[in-house]
Amino acid sequence: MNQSPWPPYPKYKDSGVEWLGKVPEHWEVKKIRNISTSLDHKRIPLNAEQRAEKQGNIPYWGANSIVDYINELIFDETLVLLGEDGAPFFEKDKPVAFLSIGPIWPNNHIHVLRINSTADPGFVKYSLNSVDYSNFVDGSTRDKLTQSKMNNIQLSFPPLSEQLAIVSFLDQETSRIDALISEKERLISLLQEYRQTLISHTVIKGLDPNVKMKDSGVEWLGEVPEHWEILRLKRVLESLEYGISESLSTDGEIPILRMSNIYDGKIFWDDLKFVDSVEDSLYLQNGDLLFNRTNSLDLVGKVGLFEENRTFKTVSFASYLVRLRPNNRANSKYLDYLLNIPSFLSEARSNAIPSIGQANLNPTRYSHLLVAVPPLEEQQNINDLLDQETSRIDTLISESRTFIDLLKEYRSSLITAAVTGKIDVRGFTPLGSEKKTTDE
DNA sequence: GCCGACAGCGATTCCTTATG
DNA sequence: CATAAGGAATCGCTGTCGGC
Repeated sequence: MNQSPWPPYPKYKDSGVEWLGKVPEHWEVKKIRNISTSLDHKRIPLNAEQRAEKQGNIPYWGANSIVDYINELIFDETLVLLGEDGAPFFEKDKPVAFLSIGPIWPNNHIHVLRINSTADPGFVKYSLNSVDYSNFVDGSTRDKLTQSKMNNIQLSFPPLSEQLAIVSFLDQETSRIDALISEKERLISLLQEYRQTLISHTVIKGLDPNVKMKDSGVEWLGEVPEHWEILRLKRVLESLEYGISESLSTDGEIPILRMSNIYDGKIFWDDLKFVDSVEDSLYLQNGDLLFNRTNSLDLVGKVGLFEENRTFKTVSFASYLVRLRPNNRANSKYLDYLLNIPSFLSEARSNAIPSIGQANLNPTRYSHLLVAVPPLEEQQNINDLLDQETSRIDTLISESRTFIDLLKEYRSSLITAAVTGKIDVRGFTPLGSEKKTTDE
């Protein structure tokens, strides 16, 4: 918070408002009602059908974002928009207030404020994104900032010229931070793409780039190393079993893995449900794979690898999952990598029977799909490489995520510090301007 | 203007039917 | 008759509506 290179103001007074704390001596605390006019009564909600008839390029605003574009406007002036219900009031890094300078059509879920001449709309926007809304938002099922509560929100204001200086400082700094954030996000998506490509490529082409290849005769596979076997999945499976089909409860002896516990090839042990007994043959053992036979089409077919777990000695699985137990021709982890690559999944999904909103992938048909299987030792080598590389990539991804979180934190604390006068940015020089701005 | 209610829909769980 | 398979029922979330 106070690692910023910006100094504090010379003198402070108590604002009397908790989230503002002390403010510079010459700043004034004012309520929203005293610096703005509400234009809420002019808002008109349009449902999807009405909007479909009015498609255009004028932003149609909902609670926290532009929801659609239509060909009519209600306002065409500089306004501050502030979420009314459904806005992320308690997520520090997400904005709830926006500056609007062109034509817009807002619906009834975002307040519309015309700021009067004593305040700068940009400054109000930044301030409103720093407010602690816990004393203003109510509603039991959904957060809601009523108009009267909004009008009582207090913000602190320096003289107009100083507001403008703060806004130009924040505009520049936040856009710098945002650029860094999107750079990091782009890096993450590149890493994810690379991770996926690496896995797909390795389980289809192997590790040796000079190995002799052959045509697999299978469309989604293409060419594979000559010494790999092309065979039906079931040839490398010892068994294929449905899970248990009974009601689950929130407590009991034996956790029952469900489709939501499978993600990204792994088992996640959260939100568990239980039963009290399961016949022995349906216990999971180390190296079993679980496959999701029914779900929406873009999730059906996902596979997760079960690995022994210290917390639970016996674990079983629900009927919409099918246990694939590899035989001695295949390594479980290798199959987990293979069965989750996009090209295999889409091949599997094309075999699913779609019904309304869900797809059923028949396990027998699934197990008849053709795969390419390297010798066991090579499977192990592939696993080793993929384990090592994916964990390296995952570390990079999580470091980037942490960095993004830090940037977001910094961004919001910088805004709060500037609009509450904790830092004095009057000496700030905008990029591309030679002279120092001299306000006040 | 405010707030509770609910439609719509994807995701998840449960149950019935077909089949061998 | 048991189990595999498919589909019905329910859950839970989000955005929207409309009555007070």
